[in-house]
Amino acid sequence: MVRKTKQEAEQTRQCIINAAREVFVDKGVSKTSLEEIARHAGVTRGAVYWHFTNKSDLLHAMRDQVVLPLIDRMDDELLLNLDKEQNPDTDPLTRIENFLLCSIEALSDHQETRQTYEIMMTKCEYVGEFEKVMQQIMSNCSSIVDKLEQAYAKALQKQLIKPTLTAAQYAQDTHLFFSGLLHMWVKDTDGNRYRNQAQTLIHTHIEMRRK
Amino acid sequence: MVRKTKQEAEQTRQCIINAAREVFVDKGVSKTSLEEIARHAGVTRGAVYWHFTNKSDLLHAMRDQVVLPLIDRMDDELLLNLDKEQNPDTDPLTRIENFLLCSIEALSDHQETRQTYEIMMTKCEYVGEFEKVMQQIMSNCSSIVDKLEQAYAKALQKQLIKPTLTAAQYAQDTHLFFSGLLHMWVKDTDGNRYRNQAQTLIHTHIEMRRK
DNA sequence: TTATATACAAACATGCATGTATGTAAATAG
DNA sequence: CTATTTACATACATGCATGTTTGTATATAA
Repeated sequence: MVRKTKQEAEQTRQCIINAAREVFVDKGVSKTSLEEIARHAGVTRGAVYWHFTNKSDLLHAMRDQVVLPLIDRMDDELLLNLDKEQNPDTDPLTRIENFLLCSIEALSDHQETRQTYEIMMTKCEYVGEFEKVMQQIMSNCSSIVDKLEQAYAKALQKQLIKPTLTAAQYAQDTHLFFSGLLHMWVKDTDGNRYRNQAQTLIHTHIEMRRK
Repeated sequence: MVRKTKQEAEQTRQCIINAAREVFVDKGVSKTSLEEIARHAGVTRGAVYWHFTNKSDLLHAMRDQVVLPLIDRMDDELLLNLDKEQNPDTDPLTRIENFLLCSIEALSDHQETRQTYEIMMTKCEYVGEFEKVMQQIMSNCSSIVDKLEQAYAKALQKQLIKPTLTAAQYAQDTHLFFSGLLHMWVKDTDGNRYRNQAQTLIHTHIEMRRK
């Protein structure tokens, strides 16, 4: 019918991704048809197949929109200015705490992020070609642990925490704590058990480490 | 053909569950047909539909076989004899550590348990009627936290840990740590990053708490 | 011993999701 | 200004998974 301009096309592409996210979140990935996504986006399957090769491709695009920017921000929050000793608020433990808080904040503030995480954690199956994504997740985890370790090394150096354990050990423990928190936060759709007290839990976790 | 005795019938039922587990684990729940499960079990879909109303019912049965016994054992390991002061090995922190170790051990030692966890955590979608399962999971988590809290209360009482935090706070943090560890352990199919050092991670987590 | 319920196998009916192929009007390149 | 590509909508072909129904031989109850 009406041939769209490039901008408009990009707009419908984004529209399809948004529609997919909302349908995925309440029907699950495997039980939603592309027809349903298209209808919810106000287009036909033709448009979906034009912009994406299949459902899996669409899912990847959805994930990338949320995960890729997050990885970029990670360095800034955790490591940037880490060695500028002159900065007064350079307390590495506080920096770690802020990193964790910001990540949770991203979930509460941005519906897009929250829904995507919910889909990735409870509404899709990591199988076949999609198993590669889990390798990526594991890889991201490694880099988070690395950065936490650097921050904890500073904390050790400043004698903020007990020297009987290594920075790597603190980092691993914090990462596992945070990983668990993320899963619980996402699953706690009522918000009663974890979402409301996430900040407190994070603060306690860090406080537990201080000498 | 050959009408089976009750025992034989129960045997084929179990056989179907086992077959389902193995097919689920490498194709995911939604992409495996009941036909495939039946074939893998050496029966036809007739048998499957005789023993289970549908795929979801089969999945529930699979889960119950692993989760229900685990919940039973939980009390024994964490709480039993908790108030028998005369028992020499009643160190509550060690008891908590053992509880965590035993849970991980169940995963490494029993393929059935391991596969079921893998399916539940990365190869199925919590959607529609199956969303109730997540409520159950959250509920189980609550009871784990409760029991951890009781153990930590004893630890506080015995002055094994810093009194600046409450038993509930220690319990929540340990639970989140363990929850994260479980997820990582299951996803770490190569075994390099988490499976091999799970014991160490647990020990460190507990050690971090000791005064 | 006979009647009935059991434990399946086999056949049937249906629908829905996927992928591809074709049509088309307008945007854009030259 | 024309040719070609773009951005879809529409139509078509196909298959596969599901649920149900029917058939049947045997275990079991009475």
